[in-house]
Amino acid sequence: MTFEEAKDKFIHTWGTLATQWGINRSMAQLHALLLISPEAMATEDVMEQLQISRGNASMNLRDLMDWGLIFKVLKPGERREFFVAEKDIWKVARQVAKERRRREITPVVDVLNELKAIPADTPEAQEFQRVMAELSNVVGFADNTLNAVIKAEENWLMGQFLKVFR
Amino acid sequence: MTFEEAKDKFIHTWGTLATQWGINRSMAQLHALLLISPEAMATEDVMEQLQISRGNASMNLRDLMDWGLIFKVLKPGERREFFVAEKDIWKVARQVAKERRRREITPVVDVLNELKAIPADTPEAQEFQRVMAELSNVVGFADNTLNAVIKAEENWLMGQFLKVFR
DNA sequence: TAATTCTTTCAAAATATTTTGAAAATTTAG
DNA sequence: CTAAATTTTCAAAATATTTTGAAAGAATTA
Repeated sequence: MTFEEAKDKFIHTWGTLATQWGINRSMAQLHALLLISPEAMATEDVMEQLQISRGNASMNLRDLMDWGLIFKVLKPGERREFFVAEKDIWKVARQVAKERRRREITPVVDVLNELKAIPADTPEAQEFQRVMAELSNVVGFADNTLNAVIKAEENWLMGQFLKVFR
Repeated sequence: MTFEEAKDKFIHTWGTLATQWGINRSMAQLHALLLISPEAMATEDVMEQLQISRGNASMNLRDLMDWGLIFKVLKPGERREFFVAEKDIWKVARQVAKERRRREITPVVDVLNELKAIPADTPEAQEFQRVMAELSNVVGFADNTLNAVIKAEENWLMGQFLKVFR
């Protein structure tokens, strides 16, 4: 496999994968492209490489910035804006974990807490309460796991954890 | 909030949430409904409660069975098929982790291994290799974490892990 | 076996999401 | 300030996904 083929395959794979995760293809492909690019890229560049429209590029580049996965950089003497990806993949993982926690876990926790509080006066309501309580535990676990990733500035403990389950 | 309201809110919330995860609303709502139902339900029942078509119910019930999240049960003297959800939520989490691992992680690992092998003869190719290698690590971590959930028949070690990061 | 009940399938319709592209807005240079 | 370059916005178009419903298929009963 040549380098160009590998590059295409990576970008394509990343894009396909992302859709399973509720992230759109363009955004994932933009991220993949910038991730493996040693140079900052201008909007025109990414438009051409991925064959997407200006509007699409603009919107998704902004979303990637909101996620903290890419940054604008200015080149001296250049008027256009360039973009680089965060290259430390652990930082990327941390960033994604943080965002998903904020967007997905926190709201669920709030709803579950609200729902746990209803009176358990029928068998149905009791079952409901039981499920809500158990779900809280599971969600709590997910939350802790994400936090572990987020907080793991040092890899030591993570390493230990991994060893145990290897 | 009355029990009926709570029930609706739960089913609705679960459905909304699921779409962010690439699971369709009907499937999530069916799961939510069966999860909190103390009784096995027939197709007609879920169709009526969720206001969905027979075809939709049939397909998504099957998908839920494929995921190992619900089961068919036969009631004596009844000709129709009834459905119950797996009620042990940790088992549910385990099952979901297992499926996601199979469907999402394994294919990525394969592609990354393939891509790691290309020759690093240019700066671009070197950067590419570096990213592939780091991604392998992150994916490996995700894989291990999922495995930890899957294998944790006992909660002890999990508890230890959580304590450390609390 | 035939009739009845229930389940599955799948093409078409409905819905939701993503992408485009041109106009508007913004920024920079002269 | 004006003009040119660049970026953003957003309604419409394209695409993808989900849902429907009726027909076909299976299973059960008489």
